[in-house]
Amino acid sequence: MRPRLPDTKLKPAAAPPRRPPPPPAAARLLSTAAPPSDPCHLQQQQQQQQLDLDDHIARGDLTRARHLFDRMPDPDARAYNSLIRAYSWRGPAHAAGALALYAAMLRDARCPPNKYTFPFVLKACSALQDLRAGRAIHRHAARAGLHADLFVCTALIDLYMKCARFVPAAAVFHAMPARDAVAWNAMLAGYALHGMYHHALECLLRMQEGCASLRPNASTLVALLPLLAQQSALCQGKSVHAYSVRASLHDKDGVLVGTALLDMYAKCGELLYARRVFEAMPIRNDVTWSAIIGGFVVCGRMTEAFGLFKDMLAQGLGFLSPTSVASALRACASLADLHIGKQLHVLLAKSGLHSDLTAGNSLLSMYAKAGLIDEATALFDEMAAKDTVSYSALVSGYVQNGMADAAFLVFRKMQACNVQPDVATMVSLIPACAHLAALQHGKCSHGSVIVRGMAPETSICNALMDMYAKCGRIGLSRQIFDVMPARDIVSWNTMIAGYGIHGLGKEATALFLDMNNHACEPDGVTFICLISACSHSGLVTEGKRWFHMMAHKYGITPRMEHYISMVDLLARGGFLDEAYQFIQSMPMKADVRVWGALLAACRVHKNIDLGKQVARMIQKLGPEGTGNFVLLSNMFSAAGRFDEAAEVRIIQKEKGFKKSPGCSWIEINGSLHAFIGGDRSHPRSPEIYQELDNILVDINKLGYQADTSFVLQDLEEEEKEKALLYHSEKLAIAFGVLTLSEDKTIFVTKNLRVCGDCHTVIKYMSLVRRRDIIVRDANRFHHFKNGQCSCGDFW
DNA sequence: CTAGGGTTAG
Repeated sequence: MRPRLPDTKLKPAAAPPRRPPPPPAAARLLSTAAPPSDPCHLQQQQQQQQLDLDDHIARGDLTRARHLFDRMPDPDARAYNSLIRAYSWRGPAHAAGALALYAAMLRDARCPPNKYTFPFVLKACSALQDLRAGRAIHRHAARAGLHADLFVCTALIDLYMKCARFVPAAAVFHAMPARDAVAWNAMLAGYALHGMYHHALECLLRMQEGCASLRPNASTLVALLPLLAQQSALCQGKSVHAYSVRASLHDKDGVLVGTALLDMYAKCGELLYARRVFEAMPIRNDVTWSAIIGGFVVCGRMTEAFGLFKDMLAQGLGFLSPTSVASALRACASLADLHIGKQLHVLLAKSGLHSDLTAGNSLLSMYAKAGLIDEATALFDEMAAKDTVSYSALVSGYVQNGMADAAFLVFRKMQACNVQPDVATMVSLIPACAHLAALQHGKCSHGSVIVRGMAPETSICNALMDMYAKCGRIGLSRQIFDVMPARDIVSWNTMIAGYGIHGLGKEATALFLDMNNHACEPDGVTFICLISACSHSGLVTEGKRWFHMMAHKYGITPRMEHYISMVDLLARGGFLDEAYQFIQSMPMKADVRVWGALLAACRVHKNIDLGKQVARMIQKLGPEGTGNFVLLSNMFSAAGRFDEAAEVRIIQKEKGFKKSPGCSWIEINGSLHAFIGGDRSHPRSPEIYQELDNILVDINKLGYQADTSFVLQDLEEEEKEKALLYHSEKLAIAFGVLTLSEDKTIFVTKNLRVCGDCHTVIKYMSLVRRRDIIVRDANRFHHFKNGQCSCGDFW
């Protein structure tokens, strides 16, 4: 019986033309003078062809090699093996060719595969992660009496390991009559590939035990070091370094070991050592440069990373690779340095690397993070090849730029194009649901994540917790938090922040204390979440206490963001002067955002005098961003200085800052209904406005009076009341009152902060219409019930 | 040996 042909995932290449291969007459005439029937001559010719074949392969010219091979009248096993070997080393694209050639070899009864064939076809299977083909080849090898061959077994271990079949790999390994360092390395590298630190370490120790003790070689270290880097196992990394020096391993494979070492140091945060290893390397390649540049970027040392990138370019373009550009682009993205980013774009185009997928994805992400979402979209459309990463980058780009609805469209397009979403895609998409407070979409995404088996992933759980919290289901957030298999610092921070926006300061504090019991160290973000949770609950004294604890007990130096939270805490709590004093005492110059927090509170507490002072500060610093223009203009309006208010708005317009219109939306049966102030585009507008008018009549009876200080424009008093009455949040709530049955909570989301008048009106609405109303604004949750709001006066 | 997309804060 003929052996079964191995399966290949890719379409096998056509088998080379076999006997009788009528050699083209012209070719024969050119290549030979003697008659072809001379056996001696044939042998010579074959030898020459084999030499030529090896020569092409040595020069890496596989096309020529294949061409020559196809013309060989009578290829022997050696010729097959040479080409199979060459294919098997060239990555997945050529691995399919190797398997096809092997299949042809099986059909060619005159030269059966031998012990030089099997290891290389197995290597090709490993590149393709084709277990079925691998098992078939294993059977062929066993039939050829090679089941215990060192090379066959090692290749088989490599294949099983790559496919995460640890038990069969170990079985082959233990059945081997003898094991050399390469076999041990295959086991160790397999464990390292899957991040199995303890298994890999045990391999390392065991190989050095017993009478057949083997010393780790350069390959061992090169497999081991990335694992140590991932674990931030600096001490072990250092001993590996020492060992490599003692064993003179740095001489033979200086580039590989050196690069792995410097990468390990960089990932452990030891840039000084990384740099020293780098400087000491006599030979560097493109990977070395990528590793050192990437190391500085990962540690946040962007300027030095750019410096290294320039050093690299100073040596010519020989070391330039998509990888190093990707790291540099990441630095641009995090610094929002569009200038350098564009230069890198040009550099990529000039060096012909712009069609590289990695480089394209980095560019796309850089533009999206810089806020140039149109550029990013254009780039995406132009990309010849797109993968999961490209789609995910665009999804998160839209979310980051506040276009959550567009993110869903990209996601749908991705599915239509049969590109499979992975963990990162879903982690990008779920915040879109959170942003829209689209609970139905969120639940759908949750379901999809469960179906795809991603539900236990920490980052997925974190995103889901945040989504449920922002959709008003803090209980569901806590459920996920309680059952998730592993929690990281983001999980704790997300949960604390979730309690914060719900005004549950006590719960946030309790969770923070619990964190210490779980041996989880709080970070800078934890305290921002905690202090803002206190701020939303009016726990001013506690917030102040945490701020001091942060520096003195936890050794975290306050950043600008912490000062913003503190000013918000003090000012929102009514301690405006103390907040002002606090800003004065800051060790650094206060940011516009710090003053903005104070200004917002001045507005809430209607402290015009201080507000004017703060407004002057903000004007001096330059308002930077729409929010402060709006606050500034509001301040002047509230003080009755409408000319100045108008002036601010004109400057805002001139500078190109668009105020995003106040927009509120409500999800009914999975569809979102959005409203802007005075909006009459909704089909049920007449009913909605009628309902609002009715409500106004009812609440006026209860003593409500419009607080027209929240109207920005210079209007007649009655007009002002109208402008207030039709604020977007009121429209959305009225629509909710009309469409939802009385037992349902009305959940409305607003992109800006709820104004003071709306806050009062909604309290009354909850009373006269006997409804539970939740409004999520840009800041927090407001739960209105029986004429009260959960936030009391702290909104 | 390196590298692209992702979750928390105001």
